[in-house]
Formats: sequence, C-alpha cells, structure tokens
Amino acid sequence: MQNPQGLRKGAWTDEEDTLLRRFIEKYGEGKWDQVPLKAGLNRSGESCRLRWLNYLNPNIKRGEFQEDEADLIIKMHKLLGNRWSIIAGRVPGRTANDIKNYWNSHLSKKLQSSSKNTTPELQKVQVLHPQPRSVHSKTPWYWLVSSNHKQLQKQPSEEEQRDTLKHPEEQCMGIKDLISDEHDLNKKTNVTNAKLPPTNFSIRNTETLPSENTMRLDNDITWEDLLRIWDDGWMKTRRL
DNA sequence: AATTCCATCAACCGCCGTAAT
DNA sequence: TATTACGGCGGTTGATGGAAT
Repeated sequence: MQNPQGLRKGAWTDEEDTLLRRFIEKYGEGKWDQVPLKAGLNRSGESCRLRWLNYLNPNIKRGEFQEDEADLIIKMHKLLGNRWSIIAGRVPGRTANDIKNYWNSHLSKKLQSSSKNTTPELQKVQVLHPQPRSVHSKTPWYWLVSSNHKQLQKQPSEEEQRDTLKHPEEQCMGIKDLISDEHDLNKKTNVTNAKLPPTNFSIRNTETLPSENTMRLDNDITWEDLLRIWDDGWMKTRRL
C-alpha cells in the first residue's frame, strides 16, 4: 500500500526493519524527516520514528504486563488521565503505545467492572496540568492538579527558581517530584513510598494569597493519602 | 471444516506546540 | 511578528489470529 506521495504504508517487512535498525545504530535517533532518504526507505519520517520507538528500539520490554506495572499504570492514570507518554516515562521498557493499548484492552474493562462496587465520588478524573511552559513567566514553574474544583499546586523552591532558565522540558517534570527515591523508581512498585518534597510542597486555597492558609506537608505522603485529600474535597479553589 | 466474532496491537491520522526562518 | 517545518502526542483504525459456534 502507498500514500499519495508514493510512500509505503502498512506493516513493515523484515528488510525495512533491518535498514532502519542499521541506520539508527550508525547515526542515532533524530532528524526523522531525513531518515527515509538516508536509510534507503520508502517510508515517511513519522512512520520510521514510530517503528523505532514502538517496536525496534532494543530497550522495549516485551511480554505480558506484570501486576506491579498494571498497578502503577492505574495509579498514574488516576492522577494524569490519558497522558500516555508521561505514564510511559515511569514504566521502564514500556512505550506509550503499549500502555495505551494495554489500558484500552485490559485495564479500562477491569476498572469498569470493579467500579460497580465503588462510590461514584471516587471515580472522578484528576488531570495534572503542567503550567506554564514559558521561561518568561512570573511564576517559573509548578504543577497544577485539578479534580473538578479542587487543586493541588506545587510551589517552586528558591533553588528551582534559580534554575528557571533550564530547558522547558526540565521544568515540566512534576510527576517525577512525586517519586523522590530513584531506588523506588527502579523497583517500579513502590510508588506508595513516594515522598513529596517536605519544604516546598504545599496544598493551599488558591483563592487566597500564596502565603495565607497554606498547609505544609512535612511528612511523607502516600499516593493513597494524596488521592484521599483530593477526593475529600476540603479545598475550594478556582482555575488560575 | 467453515464461518463468525472478538481481542489485541501495530500503524496511521490529525492536531498541537516549538523552533527555525 | 508571521509563517513554515518538524516532532511528538493521543485517538482511532484495521489487519491478524485465536476462540466460539
């Protein structure tokens, strides 16, 4: 099959895989629009990128999802919604596409059947918004988590404010801040041990000034605690 | 054995944000 | 500042294979 530009579409052949693999091994990833020409492939750059990222990359983990992986995906999906690429960033070896497919074919059904036994109040979707991306913004960076009218906001520390001019990607790593121990990340399952930075993380009423009515979290907090706080609904806030 | 149904997952499509010009 | 090109993302499609009839 070909598209109007005469480029091949559909399933990749072994020969095409070999050409792409050799090219990436020699020249590395990136400049995807130039890859087809240089690698001798009659494909779009986007098709090459997807084939590498979702299939050929040797770091991809094959086989069934383990229970701890599923557990992590469910927890992160509750926090982030369908932010598959961010979720994939916390599940080693799994691609966003893998996780999305796994969610749609397994987990969503599993949760649908189990949700019949839970209260509707706990089924609200929470979305994590990175805000803002601009390095010129007055507030350097923070995460905003909203669940209907509830919000959780991460204040930048002094050190983070000094680092404001870092690459924007580095400014938007909020979920990583929730999992502070690299050892836990490697074990994948221990998200329940996740800590919030004790001094610069606050939950507050955003209708007040930042310095007022701010509740400091000086102790470790579990995902369950975090979700309970949002579900309890004791914060009344507005979107910024 | 043939056909239909269903689940899975690789790949495509359209959109959006960012960088380059 | 406006336009264009590119890369990345999430939603969706469609090919495939196994199970059910």
